[in-house]
Formats: sequence, C-alpha cells, structure tokens
Amino acid sequence: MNTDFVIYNTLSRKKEVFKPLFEGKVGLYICGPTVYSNSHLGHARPNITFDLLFRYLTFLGYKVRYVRNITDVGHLEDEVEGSGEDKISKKARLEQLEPMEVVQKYMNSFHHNMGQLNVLPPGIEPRASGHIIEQQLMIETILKNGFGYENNGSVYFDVEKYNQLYKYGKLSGRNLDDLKTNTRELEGQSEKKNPFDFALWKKASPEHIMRWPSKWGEGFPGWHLECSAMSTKYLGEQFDIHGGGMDLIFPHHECEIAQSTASLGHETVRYWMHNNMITIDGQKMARSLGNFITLQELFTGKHKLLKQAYTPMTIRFFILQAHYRSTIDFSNEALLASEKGLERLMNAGKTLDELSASEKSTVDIPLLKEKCFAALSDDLNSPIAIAHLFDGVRIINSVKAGTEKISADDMTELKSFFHSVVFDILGLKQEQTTHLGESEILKGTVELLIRLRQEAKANKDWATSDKIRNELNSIGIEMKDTKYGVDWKIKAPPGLPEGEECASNKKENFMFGR
RNA sequence: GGUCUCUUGGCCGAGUGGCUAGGCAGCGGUCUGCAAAACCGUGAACGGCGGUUCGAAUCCGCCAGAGACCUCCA
Repeated sequence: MNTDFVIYNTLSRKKEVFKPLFEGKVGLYICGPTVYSNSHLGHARPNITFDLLFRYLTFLGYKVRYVRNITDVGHLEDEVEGSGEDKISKKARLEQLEPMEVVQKYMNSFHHNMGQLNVLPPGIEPRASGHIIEQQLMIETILKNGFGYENNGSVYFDVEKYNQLYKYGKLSGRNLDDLKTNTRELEGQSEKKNPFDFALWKKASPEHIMRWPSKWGEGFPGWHLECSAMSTKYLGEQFDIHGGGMDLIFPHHECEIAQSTASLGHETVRYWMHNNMITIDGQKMARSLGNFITLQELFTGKHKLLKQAYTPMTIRFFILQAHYRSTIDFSNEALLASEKGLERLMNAGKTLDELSASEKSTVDIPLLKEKCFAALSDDLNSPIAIAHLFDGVRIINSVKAGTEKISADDMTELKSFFHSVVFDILGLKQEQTTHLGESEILKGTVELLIRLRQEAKANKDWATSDKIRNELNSIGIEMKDTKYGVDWKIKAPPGLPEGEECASNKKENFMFGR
C-alpha cells in the first residue's frame, strides 16, 4: 500500500496528507465525555469515529499514544453570578451523592457502553480533577505572559489582548469584530473586561461543592483549560491530532488554541479533526435539547421512539455507514437497514471459511483490496470501504454458489483482508446472541416444541409442524428453518401499545439440530 | 442578526464535470413440503431557476427549504 493517508484538517478546511511529527509515531488527543449522565447515541459517534482513526493508524503501523480525557470537574451551566453551578455538583445534589460518586458512576457506565460498542480504551485517560495543579500552573504562565487578568478571585483570558498578537478565531473562522457584535451579553459578567473573555479559574461560590485551593482563592478551573493542560502534559508542546465533536470547535477548541498559544508561544495541534452530529428528525441530538436516546435504551429497546432493541454492533455499523463529517439522521428504518446489512456482512465472513479454492480466480481480489484501503486512506471514508466490502460479500457468496471461482492464493488474501478491515479496522465483532432475561424454562419449552416439530417434519406431518410454527408465531415466538437448523427469537408480543416496554427482538439464535 | 454547512431514488447514505456507489425496502429468480431466511439478478435520484461548458447532479450566481455554531454540548 503506497497510498498516503489523507485527513481533513478543520484548521485549513482542506484534506491534507498526514505526516506525523515523529516518524512512525502519532500523538492523538480526543475530547472525552463530561460524566454527569448516561451516554447517548450522540456520544457513540466521536468515540467510534476516533476509535476507527486509532485502529487505522495502528493498522498502518504507527505507534499511537492515544489520550482521551474525562471531564469530571464540571463545566459551568451558566455564568450568572452567584448561581454558577457546575453540572456535576448540580446532579450530585439531585441524586444525593458525592460529586465523585456521580463521576464514578457515569464514568463506569461510559466505559461499559464503550466496551459494548467495541471501542478500544485509550492509552491514557486523564481526568480533569487529577490535573488541577497542571491547570493552575498553566494559568500562572498565561498571567505571566500577559494574556489573563484576575478579578475577584477569578481569572479570565484576555481575548482582545491575545488577538493583538495572534489571531483569535482561526479554527472556527471567526474574527473578533464579529464576536464583539454577536456575543450575547449575559447578566453578571461585570468581572470580565469583555463578554467574549473566558474563565481560566473561577471562584467557587459558598454552595459550590467542587473546589480546590489556589493562589486566587478557592475555586475550580475554567472549562477549556483541562484539555490544554493535559494534552501538553502527555503529548508534548506539539502533537499530531486533536479530535472531537464539531460542536466543540467554538468556543472550546478555539479557547484551547488560545490558551496553549498564550502559554507556550505557539500552537500545539497540527491536525484538528471533528465529527459531525447525529440528528433526530433533522435536529441535533443533545442532552440539552432533551431529544436524546441513551445507549442503554437503544440496546434494550426501552424508549418510546424505538420500535425494537438494536445491538451495539448495529449502532456501530450504522455510524460507520456514514462519513464522519456528515450528519446521520436517526430513524428505526435506518437502524433496521444497518442491522440487516451487518448480518449479511457477518454471514459472508462465516461463508468465507467454507469456500473451496479453484485453479484460477475469476474475481479481482487485489483490486478490491486496493479500493477499500484507498477509501479508508481518504479521510476515513468508511461508507465507501463498506461498499467495497459488500462487493466482497457478493464475491464470497458467488464463489460459494459456484458462479465465480477463486484461487487458493486469492482466498488467503481475501480472508486476511476481510478480517483486517471488518474486525481490526472497523472494529466490528460477531455478537454473542444471548437470552437477555429469558428464562431457562422458556428456552427448554421452545426447544421441546422445536424437537416435536422436527419429528413431525420427519414424518411429513406438515399439519402438525405448521401448527407448531404458526401458533408459536401468534404468541410472539418466531421460528425459522435455516440450512443449519432452527432459528428462533421472541418478537414484539402482539397487543402492546406503541412504546410500551417489551422484550422485543431479544434475539436468540439457538441453533437446533445438527 | 452574524459565520458556516447541507438539500441525492420509498428510506439511510457515498461520490463525481462525461464512466455501477453501497445498504435496506420493492420487483424477478434460485433454494425449500409450505412459509420465512439465505443467495443471485434488477428498475429507480441528484431542491428550483439562470449561467459557464462540447457536456453539470458535480463549477458559478440567485431563490427556496433544512441544519450547525454564536451559552453547556459529542
């Protein structure tokens, strides 16, 4: 493979050939979650996108230092003086928990969900709360360099001053004049020189429970500082790639650039990558908009918008079927299409192991492979790569059917290619179909019925065998004869109103016979 | 209001100045006692109006619609 790996750099708004700072090594920093509630479908997107990036870089032979932070200090909900309260402490009050208990709970839940989605853990997962000193030191440097000012126990970044030497707004394509006219004036911003200045350190009000001592008084770090401090600590004063959601471009990443530049005198990030949003009815899915579906809800089907449960791999495949810089619109139809498509892809993987080789190939495996990797190297074009995989699926099935032939060498090549792309790079996996909550009694009963039906079939007693299948179907158990045996699953029980909690689509691929 | 992006067949989604995206659904077939599944094959699209061009869905302009950011957000 000689193709260059090209990535879209938000900073230049162009695709650029990726050249790491140090030969063979990549420093990668991803903005992780703020852990104050369960992860939703929207969170799956950056994590899967950058998991794909990490996996692909690794596949290309790079040694990747992969850092993804956990925000556990809490960003301010608003800046209204006196009522400033961060998300984590607010949640803590509601749930009567220690802030760190909340953090732990949702961090665990996040890790669990990521594991289900087969998202690989980063090499370093630093927490903002564990890097207060680093953040304070950075503030001191920024103050020393003249880009910040202290007022009433809080420290702010002086954007105007910064803009005189550097350009504030280069990542998001803004200029300060526009910001001056368009930044909303919020109440109680009298501490700031300008409304677009942002906090580096914020004085904690008496009721604020997350607080640390500092030379400016008790308080907590500003919202953007942790990423600047921690990325520098673990990846150095300059590193290759920084990723995150598009909604973080402004102000979060813009502020990061300003902070890093103000303290170091130069920028730290070489390539900025941003994933687009998941939409629902055409609108961004977000916690603040209340239109989100948690991953847990998706996996269990317990949400009023869900017609059924979707497995983690279906979600992963759904996300990979769109390019990361496009929006994807959520719908049951789209997810169902992904579920079916994924099944087809995975079945082909199994079929691949059953193929027999011929003298010569009638199919072009090297070309397939080349096209697929070209797509991945073109700014991680996973939908195109998947389209080529489906060409591979057709080849596999056609060879199986005898309408195409494949040589032994090509078959080895195809197997290795298929395995690399599907499992190692796209990070898909064969899902263990489990019986979520289904009782052993039910399982035993269905197995008994299957056995009775097999016997009826053996006797060509079609009346009985159809009766068993049809009546099970009418009470909500679907039975299918496959070439490997009998496949059954519980489908949505009839008569349940839309959105009612039900054990729909708990897939049970119990293979009976053979 | 400012900045930016998008508008593709029934649905989801790629891509491109002339050459099949792909998946799902539909349709036709193979297989099967039947059904389903599986597999093979297949029709169908580029918001509207102008312009540039031998040729535009792809480039430019205008219009319409949708969205993102401008406050926390993945």
